[in-house]
Amino acid sequence: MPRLSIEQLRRQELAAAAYEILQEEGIAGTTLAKVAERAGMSKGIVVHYFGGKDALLEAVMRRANSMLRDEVISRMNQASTPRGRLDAIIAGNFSPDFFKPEICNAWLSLCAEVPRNREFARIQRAIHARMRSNLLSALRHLLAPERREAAVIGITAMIDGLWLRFGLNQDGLDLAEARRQMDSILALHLGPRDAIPTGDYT
Amino acid sequence: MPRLSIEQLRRQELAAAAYEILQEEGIAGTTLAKVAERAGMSKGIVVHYFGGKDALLEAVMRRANSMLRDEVISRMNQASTPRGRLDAIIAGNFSPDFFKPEICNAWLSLCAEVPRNREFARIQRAIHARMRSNLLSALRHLLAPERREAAVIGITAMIDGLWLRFGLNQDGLDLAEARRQMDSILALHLGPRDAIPTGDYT
DNA sequence: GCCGGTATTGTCCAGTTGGTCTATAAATTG
DNA sequence: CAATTTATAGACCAACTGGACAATACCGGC
Repeated sequence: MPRLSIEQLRRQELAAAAYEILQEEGIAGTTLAKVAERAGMSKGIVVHYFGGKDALLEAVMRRANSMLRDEVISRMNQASTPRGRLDAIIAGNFSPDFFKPEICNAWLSLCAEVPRNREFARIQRAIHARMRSNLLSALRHLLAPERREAAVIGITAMIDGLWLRFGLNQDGLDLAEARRQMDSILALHLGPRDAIPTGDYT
Repeated sequence: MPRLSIEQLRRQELAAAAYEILQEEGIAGTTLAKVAERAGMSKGIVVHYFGGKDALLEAVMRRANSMLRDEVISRMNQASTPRGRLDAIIAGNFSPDFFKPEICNAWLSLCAEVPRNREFARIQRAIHARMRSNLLSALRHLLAPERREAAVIGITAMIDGLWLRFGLNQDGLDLAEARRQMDSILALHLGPRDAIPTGDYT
């Protein structure tokens, strides 16, 4: 299995390098040459393994997503209650490793291209679908059915908004304030944190 | 004043054309040639009046902002109560003329470049400062001082999040749902719409 | 130690872009 | 109406980009 192994290794190295450059230079600045140089390889190898810039950036998007996904999953696995799983989703999205201006901005750059890149749109849809499904599964036991949809939209929109603002990286928004805002939104939809669920919405 | 008049006219026409192209093609796709063609002029004229692509895009950003600002201001002027002014700010930001996928996405494109463009950052800061000041002035009579800051951040983050999601233009989010979400956020910070303000926070 | 294929490189190319420059048309002015 | 300035066009260029390609290094099997 040397072929597969080295191919996957190179792909990961290149995607990682591209992810770094993306955070520093944006999509337009993420050039094959820069990525290759950052990875310590030649430009030709990028084309050889990815076939083109588009596929490279898609790999970056998938990579960034999968890192965040793993963070969330690992936290969800440690949770035992529905509320714990809900908190795990939030905590994952505001982990200090991911809620960073450069990363938020990289996401912004990718999102901005979604309407003009079919594959980006597909990936973005998948990301959103997973977030939605995670939230719904946690909310199933916490909220009456007719309230879940609005809660999911509100929570995701607030996450997105805080990420966007943090990606601009210019005002006083910090991690602690973001978490407080998320607490508020959760309280809005679920009631105060210490409230006892009113029913068993299985 | 012929000199100034024609110069300002051309600038506006070119900025308008660039704004259109930006919505369709994103920042990288907004090329001097395309903008000139859309405006029915030659490429040289763009450089002549703006000096370069950067200044052109800055004009676009200012233009987009000023259109939205005028919408908000006009609505605020029709309001007589603090709550009315607050609602006017929200309504302006979710007016059907502005809360459109292409426009939301254009903003996304511009925001994504903020960390790498000092002038973009300046403009963005000004936009945010105005939003903040508008909200604070409306909230002054509705909320105790220590609660205003969190309310402003929450409201702006929710607006940004809904714009972001709408800019992706792929899921079921629509204008009505966005407005409902904003109502929820306002209720969270201010209490139910029909509640009587508890005090006079002048 | 040779050999077949894979991994990797560096070069080359054609297209595009932002921006400069020159020529000309229009308009303003004296 | 001449002269000077302004508006506009269009050709031109240098830089850069993504991608194609051929040449070469590497490596395991025989």
